[in-house]
Amino acid sequence: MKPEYNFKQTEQKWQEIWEKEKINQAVDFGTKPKFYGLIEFPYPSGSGLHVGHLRAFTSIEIVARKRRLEGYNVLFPIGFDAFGLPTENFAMQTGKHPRLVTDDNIATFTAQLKAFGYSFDYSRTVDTTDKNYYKWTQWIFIQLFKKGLAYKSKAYVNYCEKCKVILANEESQGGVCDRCGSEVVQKEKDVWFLKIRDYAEKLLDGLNDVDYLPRIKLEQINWIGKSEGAEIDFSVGGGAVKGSKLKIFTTRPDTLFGVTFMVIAPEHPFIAENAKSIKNMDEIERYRIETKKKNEFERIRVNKDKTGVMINGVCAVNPVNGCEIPIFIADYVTLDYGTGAVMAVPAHDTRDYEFAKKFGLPIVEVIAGGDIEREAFTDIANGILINSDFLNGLAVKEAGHKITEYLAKKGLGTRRINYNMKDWAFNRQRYWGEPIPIVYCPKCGTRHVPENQLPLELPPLESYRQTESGESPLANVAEFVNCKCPECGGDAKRETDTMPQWAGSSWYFLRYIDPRNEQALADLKKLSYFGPVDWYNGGMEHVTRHLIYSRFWNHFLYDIGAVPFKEPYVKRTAQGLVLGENGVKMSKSLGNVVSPDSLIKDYGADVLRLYIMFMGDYESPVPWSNASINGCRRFIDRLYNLLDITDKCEGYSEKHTGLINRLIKKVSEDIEAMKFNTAIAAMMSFINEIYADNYITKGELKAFLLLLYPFIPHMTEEINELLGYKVILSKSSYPKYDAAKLIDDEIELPVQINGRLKGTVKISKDAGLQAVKDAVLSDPILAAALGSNAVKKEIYVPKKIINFII
RNA sequence: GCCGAGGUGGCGGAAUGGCAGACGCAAAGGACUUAAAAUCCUUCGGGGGCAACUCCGUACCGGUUCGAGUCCGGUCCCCGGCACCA
Repeated sequence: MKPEYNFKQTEQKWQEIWEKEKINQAVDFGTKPKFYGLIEFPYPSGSGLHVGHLRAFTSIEIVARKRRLEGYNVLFPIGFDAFGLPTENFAMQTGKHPRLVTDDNIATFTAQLKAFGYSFDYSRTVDTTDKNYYKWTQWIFIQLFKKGLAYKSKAYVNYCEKCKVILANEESQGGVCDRCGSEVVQKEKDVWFLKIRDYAEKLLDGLNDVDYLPRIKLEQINWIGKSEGAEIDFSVGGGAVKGSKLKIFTTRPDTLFGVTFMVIAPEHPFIAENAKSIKNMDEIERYRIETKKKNEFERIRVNKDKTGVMINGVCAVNPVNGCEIPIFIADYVTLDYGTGAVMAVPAHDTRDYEFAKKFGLPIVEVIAGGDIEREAFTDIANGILINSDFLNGLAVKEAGHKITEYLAKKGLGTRRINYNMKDWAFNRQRYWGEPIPIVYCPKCGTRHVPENQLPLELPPLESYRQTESGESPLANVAEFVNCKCPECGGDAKRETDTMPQWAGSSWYFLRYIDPRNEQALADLKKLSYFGPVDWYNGGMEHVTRHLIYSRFWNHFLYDIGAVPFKEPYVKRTAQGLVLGENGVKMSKSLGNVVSPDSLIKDYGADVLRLYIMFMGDYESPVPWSNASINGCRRFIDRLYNLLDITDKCEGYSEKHTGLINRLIKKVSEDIEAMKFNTAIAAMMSFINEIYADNYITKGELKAFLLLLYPFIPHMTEEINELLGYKVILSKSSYPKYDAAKLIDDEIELPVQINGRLKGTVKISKDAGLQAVKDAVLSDPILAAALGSNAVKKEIYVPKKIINFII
């Protein structure tokens, strides 16, 4: 008789055994092949683990456990991305130091993760707020600074007045603050930028060498936004400063003969340079003020009416035909893309077309094939050049090459590539972040903190509020701000801003490989052994931020020789969102958040792990359903009860051989393809068939346990022990299937007549056509359906189907 | 507007061009029980028929094929990303 199953005791028992046996620990320079599986480390919030975390973590947890059984030296680490606003806000409200808040939250998270039986290597845990960790985050910043990839510049930034913090474009999408949801305004500020744009081409190229989900690659390509074209100089006529030029960027140099006006961004320096010649400065100034009032979001809103002001007193000259054209300022051209100036070709660009119509400007057709009375003709695949002098008769693409060559020869323009991606705004006016290791010396200028003085530690604070002017709380700490210049030793001041939350997460996967190294961010030999990450899973929401940033840093670290591989992640997948029971995104305000704490008390870790993987297609969003968990609980009960019908035979029974071989193949392949739901469904079917036969051999059960082990490790270990096996599953080998035994000798073949299903016949798996026909004719119903009609054609696909055409 | 992924029972979802709805949930009926829970058995896309059966059915219209949820052309609708990007 088997003992009653107490999930609470049993799960704890096995968690202790695994810890004692160190089954989760990766071995530096182990002799087995290595596998590095990674999940996005969590932000340790005060509310604890979320069911979304479970979905994100359990997939790689399953893969990691499977890989260990397959004989790999598995690195499956965990850590905490612990700098950030919520902790700082909590500290502000309660007066409790963020360090203590963070420690508490990490302790809570760790206990929860362990309760789920996740096989993380806890001996390698990293915490981005640990000074021994952020020392290296600062070190990386200094390397970027030394290479000229970190620079300070005045810029209009996205600023949240409520949070009093500069936001990156990624944190203010849609013109709304990522954190508090209030509207973002434009503010001129000193901003530290990282030149991620310099790495745009490497980031694009690198995508050819990695195995990311296609939609992930596409989002990154889209985000980087490469476009090829030309920069062309237009000389300026009228009263403009002599020799003054306007440089434009265009992807359509072929349309140069169709240019009828020019548009520059309202902030374009050309206006100040030519202020004396401009006759309607007042009007222009009014428009500029108007534009500045609008935030970025309003300004780029599509389908908005075109507005603008013509600049009186100056004009531009088309370099190929000498035509003088008017220059406008308009807010549909922005200073931060291309050159902040465009040549307008209304006949072949929808925006220019709208603008020309509104301002009554001429429209010159230079590509035949459209109806420019009605709309701009933008089809570049089928157009032929007209009204374009030496380009006439050419296709768009050829014309583009020819004109670019021509301009280059005459010194009027060059081939040029532009990227949509902006440089990364890298400072925040916050306390709970990595201090930027920079010193301002009145004599020597901007200098970095010497590397041997790292870490530059966060000083203790009395208040976490920003200064009245919105400066970082660190600006209030005289002992921190005032320092000596590392170069001349004179009085100097420190940078008081801190790094954004994305900093620490941009290299954490490297630190896991060598988490306690004091000489380097990680040892090169260890990096070569464990790196790069073989499989990284996380959320789609991080594809254009964290994933791009960390690839950028890794490429940079590779370039300076600190890391031995270019691309940090060999493979990247993403889980779908877990929605609330009502089918909408979980949020506190909607009250549809599901907390794992009470669930684990009611059902145990195994049931929840199983359900979270069974609930739907892994990559799609799926609503949570409390009721559906019952199905997984019943499955687990039925699994345990198999002990009652298990015989002593160590092999497979004849009847179950095909069944178990098929199951091994199915489950193993489904895990690799992240089709966890169908893997579990197949195991449920298996158990249903076993109960129908009312017996299972010990050997069959053992194989079944090994297949289930990555999903529900606790109960499977327990059953394995009850069966009398001395070796724990965690130290066993993954079962293999025999390809010759996948198909049973006798199969049911569907029979169609004129493409309609009429029934099935039982035949041998390699039956010939005649044998199948005999079987069909000996079945009275099928024979009757076939009747005396002449069979015109038979389509027989062995093992699949037979179709009679009559 | 551009790019991408989808649309299948009451619900979550399965189906290398080959038995649509696997697996699970919910629901209904039955067994066990003094009773309930748990468990087990049965039914479970729609219409018609006493029945054996039969017709319809994977957003919509059309096509290819012996055979289409799956492939092709068009339409509609949802979701995700990018967006006056020159």
